[in-house]
Amino acid sequence: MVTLTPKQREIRSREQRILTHAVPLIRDGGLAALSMDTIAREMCCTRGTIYNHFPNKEDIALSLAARAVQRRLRLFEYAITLSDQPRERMAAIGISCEVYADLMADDFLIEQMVRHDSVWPKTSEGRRKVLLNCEQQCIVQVGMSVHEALGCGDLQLPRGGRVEDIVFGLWSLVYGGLVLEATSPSLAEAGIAQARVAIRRNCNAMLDGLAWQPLYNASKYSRFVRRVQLKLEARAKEILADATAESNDMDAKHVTSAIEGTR
Amino acid sequence: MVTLTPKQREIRSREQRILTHAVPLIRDGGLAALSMDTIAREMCCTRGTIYNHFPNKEDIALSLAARAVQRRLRLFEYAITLSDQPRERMAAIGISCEVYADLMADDFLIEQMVRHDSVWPKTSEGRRKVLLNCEQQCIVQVGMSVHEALGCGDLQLPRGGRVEDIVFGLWSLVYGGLVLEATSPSLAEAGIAQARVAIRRNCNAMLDGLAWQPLYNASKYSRFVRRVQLKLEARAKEILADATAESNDMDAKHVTSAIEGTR
DNA sequence: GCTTATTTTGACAACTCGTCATTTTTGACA
DNA sequence: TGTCAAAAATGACGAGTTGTCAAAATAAGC
Repeated sequence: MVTLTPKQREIRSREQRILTHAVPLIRDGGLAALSMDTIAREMCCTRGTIYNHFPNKEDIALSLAARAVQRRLRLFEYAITLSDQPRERMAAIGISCEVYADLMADDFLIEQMVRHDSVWPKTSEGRRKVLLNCEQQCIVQVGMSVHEALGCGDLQLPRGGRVEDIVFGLWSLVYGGLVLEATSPSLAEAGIAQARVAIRRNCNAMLDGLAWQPLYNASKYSRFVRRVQLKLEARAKEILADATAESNDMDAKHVTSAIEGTR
Repeated sequence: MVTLTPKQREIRSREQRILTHAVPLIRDGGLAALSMDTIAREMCCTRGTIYNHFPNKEDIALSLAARAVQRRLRLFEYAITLSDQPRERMAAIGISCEVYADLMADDFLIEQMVRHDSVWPKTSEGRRKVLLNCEQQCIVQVGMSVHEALGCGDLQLPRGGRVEDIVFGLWSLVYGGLVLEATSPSLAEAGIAQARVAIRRNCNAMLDGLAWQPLYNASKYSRFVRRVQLKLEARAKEILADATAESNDMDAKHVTSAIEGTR
């Protein structure tokens, strides 16, 4: 690889530093509170410098979202290694979503934000692609497990049923559930104290409804959950630590390199 | 009721007019594009006047969200009258959500926006309560149908299962599905062309998984959907027309009266 | 018609964004 | 080590926003 001049290294690391400084602003204050001015002040440079890296704040948010989805993907990739049985793999992916929402709460939040609010149209083509690609791969991970279940006979599609629809169903159930848990003040009042337990139970009900073998077995399932949860949490911390290193280090391979071409 | 002076009538109707002008701004531009300045200009008054009605733009958004949930509730209330059979009622509510997302798309969007973005803390206590109350009632509608199914033996709770969890499951599935459909560019690429069909199928799979009688029957179900869909769409148009009248009329009972106390 | 209460106004300070000519810094080369 | 072109950082700019508040305009009560 080409050696970088000190200046180039500084610039690369700054891109990461900008993102780092952006996170808390977004977390407690939303996109409205993400101000170029504030970031510049905190980083002891001027707004102009930041505009050398990102054309607007929406693009900063999108960059964060891309990083978030990349982390989520890494978690998914690990999750499917935790069992050979398709149905257990699905469960592992579900748990990894919970872990994601807990240990990477900022990422989860930012992923949601980027979709709404008309951020999308203001962002740069290239970064958008990075995000979409990653998201696509996440979906593929889930799809593969469904296909495997079909392959080994654990699952048979109903007449007119499609693999994609099952993926979509689990996705809706878990994503919807987690979003509601995170943003709906009515939940507790509606009597849903343990959203996580409910989400898992409902996923299982849906898969049982499709007659995906082996059917839900409470004790076996909860044993599995306990087992993978710890592993996934450990993995999540690894991924986060990795990213932290990245941000202080010269070569931020994942994000930066993918984006490089878009400027 | 007390007779209102012309001035008072003007003020009341203005509150509605502000909301009316706010909708298109939010729709295409998000909360960031909702500017007091713009509304004032469009309504030929000054910003100060608008601040007499709403303390900030977040509160305008919240007001819109409250109106949205009220409309949704009215749709729900109508939906449950469309069948005597609990499971069909659930289906009717599901379809009403689809109709809501289609014919009241702005409302659907605004409901989502209000949750994120840290709008919440900036809004006024009173208006928040209106919204939460309505939302609670929506949940109650669904819960009642589940209870009825339990009552007539169509459904039996699994060990440790709770009514609320079932409500939450359907809620997640439909809400999550509709949000993903509306905001996820990856959906089509993931092979989910007909999100609506998938959502319905998945709800049915979940209810079948809970052994909620009568189990899913494709032809009977699709006949029912066709039947209620038209009725719900008609009802939605009624509700919208009602609201339009409100906005031009002196007595905006629903929203205004509920909010009156909060100033 | 006069007076008091209410409502509207518009200028204010403070903030934001994105641009771009100008200044500063960098690093390659002599 | 000194020179100099190329690259990067700066900061002032215009145009936008928000929320406030004393002063002006208007409505209501009598």
